[in-house]
Amino acid sequence: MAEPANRPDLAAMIVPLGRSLMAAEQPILAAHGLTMWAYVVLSHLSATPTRTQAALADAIGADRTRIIGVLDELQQRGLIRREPDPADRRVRLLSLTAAGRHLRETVSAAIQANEERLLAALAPADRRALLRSLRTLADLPRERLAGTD
Amino acid sequence: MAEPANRPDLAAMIVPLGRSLMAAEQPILAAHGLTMWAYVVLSHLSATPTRTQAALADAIGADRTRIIGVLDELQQRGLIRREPDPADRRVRLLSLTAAGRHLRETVSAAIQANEERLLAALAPADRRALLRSLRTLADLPRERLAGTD
DNA sequence: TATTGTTATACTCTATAACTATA
DNA sequence: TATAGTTATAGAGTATAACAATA
Repeated sequence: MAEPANRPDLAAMIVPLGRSLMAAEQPILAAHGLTMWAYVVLSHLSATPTRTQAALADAIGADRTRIIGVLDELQQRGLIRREPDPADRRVRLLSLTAAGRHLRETVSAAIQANEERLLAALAPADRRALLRSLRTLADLPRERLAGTD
Repeated sequence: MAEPANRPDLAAMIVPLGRSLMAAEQPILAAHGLTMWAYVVLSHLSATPTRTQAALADAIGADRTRIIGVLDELQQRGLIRREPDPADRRVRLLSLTAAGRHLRETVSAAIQANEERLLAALAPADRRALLRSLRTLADLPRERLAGTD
């Protein structure tokens, strides 16, 4: 049996921290006319070329009906391309434009600069361990997190 | 100038992780007839005696009108006490009953047992560093997180 | 007049259901 | 018939405004 872990729940530390980080991003995003979802979309397309809108929605944890307005605006602003796939005209191939890639890099740099300010509160070794650990946990398959395995 | 930090945004790792952790808590909470907010209230009252409902709401990041229904049910189930302060009859003094304290401990143990399963994916040193770092970041004053200082 | 708690209302976000077009 | 995308609608969650009691 595990000894009684005398610590706050992991979720109780992580969820409010996530909320605060999101709140800290808000002004940066607003300065570039982006909503949080728009930024998430840009980031995901930047990292992972995605074929269908449904796959994109699933990957970023959004409902597929909800990203449509987001994509509409990103396309209208020339930040993404959304072209019918010649091989299957039902699907819209999604990709970043040069402008979209550039904007995403600019915003990401600003966001990470703010985050660096916070990470400065940690000892360098802890900071590295934190990022490494978060990556490990974030990469766990969802079933493992949910405990359904 | 800081070198380009080649990492995902902190928020992009933490927020989905928090969502997953919350989802993992859901069945445990439901098994004990608790909503997330109810559990948050029990946990906070367990750790920090709180005088007014407004202070409680503020501390847990909820709107003060929103916890009323939560408190109603917790009180009705005999998990918390909510007594008018004799010194100022506007305020309701909040405290856990023995039953409330016990339930909170039971649920917390179950939640942390699941979390231990996840933390097992980390090297022991990383695990310690993660918890230490999260605590440090979670304890930062909100203004520092928000970058308004 | 200001504050605690409460209720009623409006708003935002999100998910569900129904539709169009392709396959 | 099944799937990608879309639109319209309904639902949950949240915040705002107005109120009663007390200070």
